[in-house]
Amino acid sequence: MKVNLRHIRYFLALADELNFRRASEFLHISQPALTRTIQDLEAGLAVRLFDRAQNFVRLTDAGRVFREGGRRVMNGLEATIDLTRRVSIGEAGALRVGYTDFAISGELPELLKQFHHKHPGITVRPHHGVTAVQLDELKDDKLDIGFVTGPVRQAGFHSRVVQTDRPICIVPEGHRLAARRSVMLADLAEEDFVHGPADAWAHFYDYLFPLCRKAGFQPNIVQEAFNSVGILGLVSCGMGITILTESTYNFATGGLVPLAITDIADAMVTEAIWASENLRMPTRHFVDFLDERARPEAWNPRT
Amino acid sequence: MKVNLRHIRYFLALADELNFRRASEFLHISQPALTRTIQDLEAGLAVRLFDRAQNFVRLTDAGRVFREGGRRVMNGLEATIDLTRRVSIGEAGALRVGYTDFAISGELPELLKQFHHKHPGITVRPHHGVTAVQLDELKDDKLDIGFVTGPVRQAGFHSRVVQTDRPICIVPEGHRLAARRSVMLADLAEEDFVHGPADAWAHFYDYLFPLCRKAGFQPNIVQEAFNSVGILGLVSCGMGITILTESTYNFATGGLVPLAITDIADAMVTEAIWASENLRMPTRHFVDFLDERARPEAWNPRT
DNA sequence: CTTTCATGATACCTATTATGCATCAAAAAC
DNA sequence: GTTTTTGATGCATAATAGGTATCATGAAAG
Repeated sequence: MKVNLRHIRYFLALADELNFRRASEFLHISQPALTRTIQDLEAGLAVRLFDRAQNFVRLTDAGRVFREGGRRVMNGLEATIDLTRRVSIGEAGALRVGYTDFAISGELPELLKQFHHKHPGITVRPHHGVTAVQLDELKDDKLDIGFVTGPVRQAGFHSRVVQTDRPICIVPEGHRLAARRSVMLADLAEEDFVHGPADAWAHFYDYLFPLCRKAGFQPNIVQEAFNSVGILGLVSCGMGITILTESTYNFATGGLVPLAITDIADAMVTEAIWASENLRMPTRHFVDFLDERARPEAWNPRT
Repeated sequence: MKVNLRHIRYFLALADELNFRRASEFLHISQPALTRTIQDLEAGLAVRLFDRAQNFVRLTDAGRVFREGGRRVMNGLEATIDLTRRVSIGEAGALRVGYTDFAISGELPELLKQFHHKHPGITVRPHHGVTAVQLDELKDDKLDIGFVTGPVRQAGFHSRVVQTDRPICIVPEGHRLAARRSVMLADLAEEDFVHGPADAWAHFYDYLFPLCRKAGFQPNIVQEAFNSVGILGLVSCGMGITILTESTYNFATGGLVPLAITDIADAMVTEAIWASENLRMPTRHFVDFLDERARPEAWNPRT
């Protein structure tokens, strides 16, 4: 005879009550059914679990050990079922997120923070990788969501733009260009520039500096600040001008004037991308999260 | 529908094989039975555990979680059943052993060491206590075996003598008394004594010193050694004589002469004692162990 | 392109197992 | 003594698990 969860459930009830009738009522079965189940269990284990008489029922030493173990088994199973259910509806699980340098220095940290707040049961596992590598990993189901520099127009992927980084020029109020709405790159050739942190912003400057060279100049860096807020601060007190991205300008306070740069056509786009088929639940939740997040705030329209 | 160990067993087999027919063969059931059991399980959990097609079967994310949990449950149950069985036959468990100061400074440590060697699964839990307290604890089933100073002649207890401590006088070879077989206490009134460690041997000296007083003297302590071997060493190099117990004399090397003391009638007896009814398995094993130990070595006859 | 083979699912019947009811024997309560 | 309460047992029934035959589908072989 094989031991069953039924045996354990009944045993635990009896071990708590130490009375067949009361335990059987608790279990909503008849007393004889309980008696025989306990007999079956004891026979199956070849172990006497209860000392019983008409007068009293009490656990043997072995019974006490089995009670502890039985409780652990039942609790473990309950926890397992619960976790399994949560994973199946995507309330728990892991989301493997790839990111480029550019993504991680942009919106991604905040995005992941918000996602974690909405789905605290989902563990985000970040993996660094350049765009091409991430696409391969997505195809091989080694990654759920990639944050890559786009736009990617490749079959088998869906994506949402999460960050469009159009460069703008920022000058202090009172600057000679401050009255204009827009400039061309060549207009900035003689200006002093405030520079962002070279390492974290490498992607941006790799993109920007060739454009400047094409416009015929090399930016004259006079100050370097630790982050975008620092850059904007230096600009606002007249140390120079800067070229940053739209999204970075969101952090700006007063005293600054943004100018479009008319001869830079392409924005730098960072998009969340995923393989179209067999979406895992955490991935679905992430996509839904992105869409919900986009809608009310008019953040970025869908691709 | 309720989840059963059967469901888990079948699930784990299928999770290993990822093929219904092979898994069903492994389980010695038909393939349709397995199919339906998995369906029942998935319905019971309201969770899809396998992605399946005619072509392949593979675990879902939730299935992977359930596999881990299911394995834990099965292993836990197996371990529990095993431990329960071992406890029921007394191969595992705990033995609550009481001891007096006198017992612990005598044979008890060696005895427990040998018992542990014979029954490594039984954990010995030592509790210090004087004889009267131990007897109460035995009655209240707070203790399995007591090591008490006997003889106890009380209904409801069984016992075995494990240690008879008859005091003997030990003198160095060449001493004025060395030619004799026995002495009386009064013969030792003028001797220099080597003394044992006062704390550990308190029981012994509480017993001996009144006898000396009755014989008309107070022993003249000239040296104190750390343990019995030390005492015997000091005696053998002529520092004095000593009164020890027979069992302690077993440690003696050469150069020493033991003398019976004719006017001390009562030996100090230490006995293992237990309540006669409802012996727990570890207690039985300990009693058997004592009896086996007594027989071949003619150590101490039964009470 | 058709045939064959292997897969998992379904229908239907049987064997096994669990349960309830009625009842028993023993001890405690009255 | 009688009644009540305890756990155990016998027997019939209901629920569950299992087996056989068969289907539908897709892949491989011809």
